[in-house]
Amino acid sequence: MEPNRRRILDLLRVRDRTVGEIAEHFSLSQPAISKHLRVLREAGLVEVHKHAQQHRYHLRAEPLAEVDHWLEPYRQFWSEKLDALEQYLDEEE
Amino acid sequence: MEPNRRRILDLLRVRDRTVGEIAEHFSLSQPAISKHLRVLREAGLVEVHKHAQQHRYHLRAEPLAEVDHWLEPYRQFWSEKLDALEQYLDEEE
DNA sequence: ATTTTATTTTACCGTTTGGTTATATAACTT
DNA sequence: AAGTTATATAACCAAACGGTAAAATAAAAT
Repeated sequence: MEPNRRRILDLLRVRDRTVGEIAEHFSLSQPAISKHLRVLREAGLVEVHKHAQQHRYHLRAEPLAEVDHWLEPYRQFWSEKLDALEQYLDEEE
Repeated sequence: MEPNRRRILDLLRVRDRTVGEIAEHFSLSQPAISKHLRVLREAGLVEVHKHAQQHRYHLRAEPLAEVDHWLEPYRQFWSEKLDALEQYLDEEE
């Protein structure tokens, strides 16, 4: 995923935020942030609640579960390496 | 990640494969596969071992651990939902 | 030596991406 | 009503992307 978008999600993980609050954390223009938020919205990763002019964005992490599931069978690959290391260290002593 | 690339990794998870073997599973041209393999190679996700003309590709899943770690703090978001569902179901009986 | 097989690289092309500035929209403030 | 504030959309652009077909490379087979 695009790194700026990942950072936006990281911010929303802490708490809901308005567009302006998000934009403060970047050196991008506000419209650039709005564009990223649109992409995230269309991916179902955030939702908006409008209070007057302020649009407050909220994290909806569920779609990430898909990535998590894809990753699932790969996890053994790096845990195998760790196991091998552990075993090696055990044999060392 | 690009879906074809994800599929290539899925194939390599099962066993090492040559370029031709991989290409069989796609309706893309063989050079297209080579290009994807190059991207994966540069990302450290695969490595090649050359036996004569055959280039055999091998999965190196470690860089995926980075994604896995990024995902880590998000997991609670969907497990929270599951917990809420469980609780609801418990109260039902 | 020539041809065949396996793969990569190059040159090209249309589409998508991530950014910008300028403009539009909408609600609050004065 | 006029101005300000918050956000979104439009128009534009260069770079990256994902594909192709054609050419280059390299080893094996004949």
